[in-house]
Amino acid sequence: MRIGELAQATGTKAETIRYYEREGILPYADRTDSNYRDYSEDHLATLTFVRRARELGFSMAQVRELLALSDRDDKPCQDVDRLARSQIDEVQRKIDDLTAMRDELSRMLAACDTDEIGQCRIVESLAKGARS
Amino acid sequence: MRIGELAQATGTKAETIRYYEREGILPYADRTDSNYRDYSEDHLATLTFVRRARELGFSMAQVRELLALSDRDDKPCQDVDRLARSQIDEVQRKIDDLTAMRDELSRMLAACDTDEIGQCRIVESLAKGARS
DNA sequence: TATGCACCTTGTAGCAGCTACAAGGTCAAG
DNA sequence: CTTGACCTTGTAGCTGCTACAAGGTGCATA
Repeated sequence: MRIGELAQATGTKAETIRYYEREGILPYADRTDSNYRDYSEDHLATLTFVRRARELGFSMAQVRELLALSDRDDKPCQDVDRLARSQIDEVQRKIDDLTAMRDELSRMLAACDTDEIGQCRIVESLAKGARS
Repeated sequence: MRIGELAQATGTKAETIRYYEREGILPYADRTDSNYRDYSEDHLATLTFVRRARELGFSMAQVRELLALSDRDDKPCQDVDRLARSQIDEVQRKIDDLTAMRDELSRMLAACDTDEIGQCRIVESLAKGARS
């Protein structure tokens, strides 16, 4: 699979893919005889993961950590446990926030359908509860 | 409420708050006699919302749109409906991705607890299904 | 009264994470 | 043999902050 195909399949610019390779986010791709990058299904999966994780607000550093959980042949269970445990809380918080947001958006849609005036409380939906 | 308090309450740098004001993300704050910005509970709610939305991977432009849903005294129901509808799909996709991620992280934790070797499939958990 | 800290302004510059474009070259299909 | 996708290196721009500097005001406290 060449860079253009991979770019298309993941909705990523070819230049971004090369950037990820430089940054070590994507493993170095083997080159063909004609020096083209040659991507596998694993590359596709990893890049898809990276893009989605980024869309979900994870930093590059966090993405690196999450990817590190993946090739842990060497790492002891303890480390995996610690890493996973620290991520899971953040993920759950994101889910909760998004759920509140979705519910509020749905409520507004429903109000619109029935021609109710209904105030928009989307700000309030996420504004509650300071978080350290 | 002064900028320092607001910063503390939301975990935002004072300079970022001034930046948001310049950018029109936060409404202009009234100044006290001594020219200090004076923030209300509404500012607090809006800033909290903005910060969380940003953490959830929404761009500044999207945050502006979401905020626009909030003060819609003028806007017709049709517009609100269209805006809300387009956002809700994206929010749901994010929830689904995060849920898959959380479940996979949980699975790994459980495997660790029982000392199973268990491969990490976190990449696979988000990699499935290309999305336009 | 003086020190110190939080705040004000304007301006500049840096970092993260891309994105774009330029220059110069290779490769492969029509 | 041209066209277009790819390769390299390099530079520069955009977004969304974050930092620091210079010069000033407000205000509580020693």
